[in-house]
Amino acid sequence: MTTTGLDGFALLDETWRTVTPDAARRMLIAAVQAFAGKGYHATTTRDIASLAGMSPAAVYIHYRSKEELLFNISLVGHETSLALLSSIEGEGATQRLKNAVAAFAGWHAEFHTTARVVQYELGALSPEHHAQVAELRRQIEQRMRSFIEDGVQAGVFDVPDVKGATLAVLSLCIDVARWYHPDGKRTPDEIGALYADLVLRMVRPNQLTDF
Amino acid sequence: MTTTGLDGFALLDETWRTVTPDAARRMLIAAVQAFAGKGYHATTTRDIASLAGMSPAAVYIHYRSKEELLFNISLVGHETSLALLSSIEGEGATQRLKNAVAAFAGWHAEFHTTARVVQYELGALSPEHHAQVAELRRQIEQRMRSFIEDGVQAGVFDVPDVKGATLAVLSLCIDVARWYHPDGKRTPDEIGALYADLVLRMVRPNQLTDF
DNA sequence: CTCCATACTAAGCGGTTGCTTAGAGCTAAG
DNA sequence: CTTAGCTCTAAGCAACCGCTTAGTATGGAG
Repeated sequence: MTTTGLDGFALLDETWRTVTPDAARRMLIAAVQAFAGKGYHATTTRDIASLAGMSPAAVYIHYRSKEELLFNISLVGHETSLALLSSIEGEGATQRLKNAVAAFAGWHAEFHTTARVVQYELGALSPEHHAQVAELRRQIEQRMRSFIEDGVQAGVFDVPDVKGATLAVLSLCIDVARWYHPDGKRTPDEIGALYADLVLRMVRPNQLTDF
Repeated sequence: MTTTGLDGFALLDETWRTVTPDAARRMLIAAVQAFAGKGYHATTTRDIASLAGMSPAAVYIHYRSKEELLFNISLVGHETSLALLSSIEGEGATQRLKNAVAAFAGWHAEFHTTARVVQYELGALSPEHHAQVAELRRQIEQRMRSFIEDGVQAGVFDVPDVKGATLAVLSLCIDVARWYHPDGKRTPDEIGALYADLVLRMVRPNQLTDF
């Protein structure tokens, strides 16, 4: 079969539009779909090529190996979600944390296909590529922690264990990629709003003790 | 190499001690370790056999296929965590939810090897086996939801979206299996306590509105 | 002792894997 | 028209996959 499997390409194109030439981008998008659906190891280079509507050998015109395809996806995915957290604005620590959680959780729902590869195929990267991605993950963790720390500093959050809370908030958002399904009852925006509310409840002070 | 890879067998044996004969259990434990470390598809039957200190053909004395090995792990793993949630006791809804989250999150840390296979290799099961496991997952979701519903009914929790909160709590606990590492700073018990505290904060009423 | 069931291994089968090679088709500069 | 360069394909290679087969070692029953 030589289907191009174009369903859902519109959304994926948004993330990968900077990749050229055209055939290299189609190959990347096909790889994202295949890796997300069956996992990296269960996906063959023939799967990717036929999803992109090309012959098996065409993969190697644009990419050195199957792993390099994965690395490209992982790198761009991590850079995108780091950029997302870096662009958060809002009046006050509460509003900023709310926006950050809504955006980060929402991204993992809306781009769950990419997010699944980003979050669950790290182990398939080569040691060098893995190290490069790990540095980006450290920066993402730092961004999220600073949103919480700001609120603690300002006295509007009550968080006994900031590192632990950061871990939990990131974990909560990331796991959206595992369970989210586009046919489910909740839209990505609704999930973002639900999670932002739950996180704000986690960090709010117990108001009786304010006396 | 014919190493038996016995490190960590003590803990795993606790989960799999009912499996007989001895060789079948060693094979299962080897499969858990291999699947958790590299993923189901990246693991070969030769990997499993050599981890168990046997020849490749020995796998098929005790199991029909590689997938049957995975199904056994997945089934016992799900039954174990369902039994865990079914055995929760405590005075009042708050104490019970606290104990449930601590136990469920703690289990995903302590038995992260098994939990990783249970939570991340569902897609490799055959349709029939997947359906069987999905029913257990529905029961697990129901148990956790009832802990939250009890508190809402009793008026000690304030939860606008019970299904959404249940989803988030389960998701939070399950994701522990992804990031937990035994060399990390937190013990499974500490993670259980941290998560129980965070979840209770999520469901506690805003006490100013109690007037 | 013989007999038989069980547990295991050595060898290997057919099929699939990631990747390579040789060359065809197309475009555009000279 | 010629030529060079890029993109892509048909065919296939060596290695490896899940699983099978044929046969050996062991131990208990009669």
